Amino acid sequence: MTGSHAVTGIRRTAAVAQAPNPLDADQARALLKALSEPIRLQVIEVLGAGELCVCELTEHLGLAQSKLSFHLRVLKEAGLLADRQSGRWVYYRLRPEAIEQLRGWLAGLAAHCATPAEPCC
Amino acid sequence: MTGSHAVTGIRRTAAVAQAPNPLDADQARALLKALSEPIRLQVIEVLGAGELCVCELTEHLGLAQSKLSFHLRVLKEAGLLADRQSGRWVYYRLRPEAIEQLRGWLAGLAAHCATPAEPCC
DNA sequence: ACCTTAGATCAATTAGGGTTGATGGATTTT
DNA sequence: AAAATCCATCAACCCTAATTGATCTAAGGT
Repeated sequence: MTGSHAVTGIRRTAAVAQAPNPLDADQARALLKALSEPIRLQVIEVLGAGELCVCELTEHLGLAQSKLSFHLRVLKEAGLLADRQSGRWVYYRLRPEAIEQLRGWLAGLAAHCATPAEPCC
Repeated sequence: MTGSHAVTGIRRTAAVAQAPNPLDADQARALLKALSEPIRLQVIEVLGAGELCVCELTEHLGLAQSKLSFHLRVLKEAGLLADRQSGRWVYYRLRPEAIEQLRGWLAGLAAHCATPAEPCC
């Protein structure tokens, strides 16, 4: 869950996008990847409207608990979600900073892309 | 290649993000997915500096021709790249509109995500 | 006409991620 | 303290996507 043995996790995927501002390409890619899955994108959209606990999400999306849990983990490890435990429930919420960082990174991409190629070879 | 039998393609993946402005979730996801692959992201970054022909890209990135071609296709079908043929070379360039559309869509996500959950169940 | 080069495509294989169902730890309820 | 509920995790399976090497077409060069 979120407390005590949370760090037992086998793979140390290193929380991405927890850092302050400028993303590197790899962090950006991690965010893009996390967002590129239909279920995960739905989760993000739903949580865009406000925090929810897992059981509510499960209903809203009509998903197997195990499946949802898997995707929540991916999103959390990518830095897109934060969670808090309260009693036996776990509430997830969107981390808008992560989205904002990604947007910032994307903004830098198209900088000089209008430069035409010089006739190659 | 790009001309004549270009439409022979088996899968009609439907060019995404060619449309003017507001992306739907599915188009956004297609863009995110196309961008979420390391090689493709490199291609995007390189082309961010300006148009290039395939052979130049191949060198810059040190990739097998076939592999690069595969990823270029994916990016093009997602609407992130445009190409033009000149003689026997094909030049690819970034479509900044696509990036811009994606950024726009992302901007709408975090709207009210600060709303805390009402104690569930 | 023939040869060469740029690049797309195809078939076969491999690798990466997602799904499923079962299990186990936490916290509450009775 | 026993039973129930919330949720994370694990192992086995499955499926989609990426890699590889060969082949094909288009365009130029000789």
